[in-house]
Amino acid sequence: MLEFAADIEHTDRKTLFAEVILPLAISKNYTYRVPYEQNDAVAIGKRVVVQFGKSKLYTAVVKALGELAPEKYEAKYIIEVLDDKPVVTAKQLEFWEWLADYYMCNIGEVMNAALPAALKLASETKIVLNPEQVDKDTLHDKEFLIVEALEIQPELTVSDIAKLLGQKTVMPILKQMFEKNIINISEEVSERYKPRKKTFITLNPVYNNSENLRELFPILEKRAPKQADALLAYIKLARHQKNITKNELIEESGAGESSIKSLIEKDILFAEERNVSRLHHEEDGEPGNTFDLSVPQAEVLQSIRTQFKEKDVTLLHGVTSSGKTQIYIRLIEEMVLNGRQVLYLLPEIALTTHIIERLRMYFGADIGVYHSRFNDNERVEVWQKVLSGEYKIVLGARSSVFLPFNDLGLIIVDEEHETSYKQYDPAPRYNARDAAVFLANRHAGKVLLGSATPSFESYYNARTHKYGFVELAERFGGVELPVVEVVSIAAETKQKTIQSHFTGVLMDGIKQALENKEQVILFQNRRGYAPILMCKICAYTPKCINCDVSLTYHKSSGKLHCHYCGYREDTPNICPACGSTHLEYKGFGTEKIEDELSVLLPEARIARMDLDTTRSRNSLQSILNNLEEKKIDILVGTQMVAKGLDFSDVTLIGIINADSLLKFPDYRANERGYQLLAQVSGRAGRRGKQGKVVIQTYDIYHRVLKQVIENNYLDLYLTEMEERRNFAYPPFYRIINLDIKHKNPDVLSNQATYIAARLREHFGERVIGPEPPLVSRIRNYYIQSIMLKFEKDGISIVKAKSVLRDVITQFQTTKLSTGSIIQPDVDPY
DNA sequence: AGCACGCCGACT
DNA sequence: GTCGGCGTGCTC
Repeated sequence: MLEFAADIEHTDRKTLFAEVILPLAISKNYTYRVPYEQNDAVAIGKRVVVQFGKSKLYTAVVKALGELAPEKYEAKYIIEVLDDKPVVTAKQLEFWEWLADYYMCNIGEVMNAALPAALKLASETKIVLNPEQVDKDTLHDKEFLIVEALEIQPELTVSDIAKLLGQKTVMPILKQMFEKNIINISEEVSERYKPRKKTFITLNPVYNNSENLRELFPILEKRAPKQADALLAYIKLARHQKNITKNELIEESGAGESSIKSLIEKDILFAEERNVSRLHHEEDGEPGNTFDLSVPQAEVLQSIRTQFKEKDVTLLHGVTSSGKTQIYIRLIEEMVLNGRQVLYLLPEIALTTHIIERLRMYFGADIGVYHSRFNDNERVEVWQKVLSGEYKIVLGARSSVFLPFNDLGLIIVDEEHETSYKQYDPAPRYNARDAAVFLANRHAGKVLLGSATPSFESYYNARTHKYGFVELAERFGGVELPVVEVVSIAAETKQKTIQSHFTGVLMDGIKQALENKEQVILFQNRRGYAPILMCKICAYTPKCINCDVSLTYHKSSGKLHCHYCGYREDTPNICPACGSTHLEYKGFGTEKIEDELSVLLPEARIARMDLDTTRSRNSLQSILNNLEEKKIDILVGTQMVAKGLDFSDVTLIGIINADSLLKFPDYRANERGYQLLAQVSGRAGRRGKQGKVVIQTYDIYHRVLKQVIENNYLDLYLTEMEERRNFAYPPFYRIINLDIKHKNPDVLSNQATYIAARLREHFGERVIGPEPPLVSRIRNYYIQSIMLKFEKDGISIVKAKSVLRDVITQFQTTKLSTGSIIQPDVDPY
């Protein structure tokens, strides 16, 4: 009735309808009606609270506004407009749409990945006890349990109750209890972002007159000496700093909170609560530190500028330690002077305090940092500062492509080949590098891709002149490239010069380095102690109950770990299959290398760097600090040592077994193997001391090893390209991967075959799979892959995607489809 | 993603 | 008989 009345009163006013994006994996957008009084408040890009479904409330983003009422249904009202100003820009909405289309997911999923969680409040169903006392005797067992739990903890969620009762469907019970007035069910939304507040203290301006102050002191000293102390402390602090917080004052004066409170009550001091930033800010930092580029660097910089005149994307191929960062800094400087924004993308692991400090030295507080170790509130603050234009420069990982830039002049993608730019599991399965190319284009900005070992896609694009190309072949400051030596494990085993996993050559190198007080890095591409535990009698090996992969023994925990899902179990003493006690560890990981090395070299200070030792927030940083401060002689690590060290001063690098690096089960094995070897090797050497790399292998004549020794990336590229052309792989071919998931392997197999058959109707031989050996089990789901290949000049990827979309839609409405999830994944083109 | 509804097998 | 699991469809 009220609504009706409102209608009549405002007939002269427009009725607005808003199309909104909901943060859910649903394929449509929904339209809500704007209450009249909010007509001026709604705008595209603002967040609104809407009810979706029976009771849930969600934060949605307004995508479009219109006056046309939907014909087929009655639109619900928008409950609330959350923002004064849009938090999402028009350019971002365009970007979201492109991502959803390109990576074949829903725009809601993109929104989910893009917005920091604190901006996406959703209601939670809270179960609370009805205040009226209930007669417990009338309750069923389950109802009794719930009531008891609520007496201890007044608020429970639906999933809490499901856990409590040990059953999956609890809604019917809760509904019944609600009808019997035992409980209340409420939907609560709360803003999750809370500004951080601090109390600042200022002196009543009356006392800025020193005479007044002088009069005040004797009175205070006599009656309240503590307060006099506090006041003195304030005056002392005020000499050096503008803003004084209450806590600082308490600390400085040694007076308690009560004395300060009294001073405030006497109007001698004023207290004021202000919002403060959680983000790092240097108090009056000294930006603008200068440096000079070397001649080759300056030439490269000039050449990048020239390329940018014609090309939107330029690839910088620069060997490790060639000083790419300094070139980036110059380019960033120029862009900021033009008043435009810059995004500097780095793989997560490379975002250490070292690189952040280095950039802050040049750019002061204008630089924002955005990565996954930030909590939600910190992310929202970065988001807002990018939106307001306060941050001209953002240094961030993959997800920072989602920040609300206004005018992005340049995106730098450092270590462009890194696979961590690609998000795999939840949709959108995007590659930040490729997304950056689109994003920059929309802002009429440029992209600089930088790498010592570019991905073949980018290299191909550069060689075919789609991208600009600049090379920097010299290391900065006259540092020589390291000497690489390949050592045969087989030969040394025969000669018995090998000790556990260390060849004589490597061992001599290590001892020499220790004698010279130099540091060593040993690289082993596997964490844990041993990847396989096997019964010598019956060959039984413990496997993960979820994933069907062999469990890795970890000595530090004494347990068997699954490296896919994190499942752990106790290490058996006797074989669970045959009861024998002859269990054997097969293979070796970083833990074992560290262990054996400490026996062979008891006096050396050995540390380990892998996922297990860097899990907590600061442990990576502390390992890096110890390395820099020379508290570590030998660092044993996984890929991380190749990627996380930006400044090391190490003279010897040992690769324990190169074979495992060159035998990835996919067509990019050689590319990845080379990249990793080159990256690890690149850490060796410093000014005035040539580094050395020892590669241990069974396969000393492997083509890639030769290419690594000769530092000949072009040769690797050309030979690999030839193979890819023959086997129809990218970049000559485009690929869409389709993963099908199901709990039941037989159903999965049927469905995969069915889908492949449907796809073959359209694409014939271009459809590969489902490949039976590819059935893998992760987190209780079986997965099977189907690959779609397209000749570069054959069917366009747009057509391919539209057909795929059809097949998927059809498949999802077919009876066959029970429970399966389809994940299309588009190769980077 | 939730949530409701309906069907079907495994128990009091 | 009914409880709870699972599949299916819908949400502006």
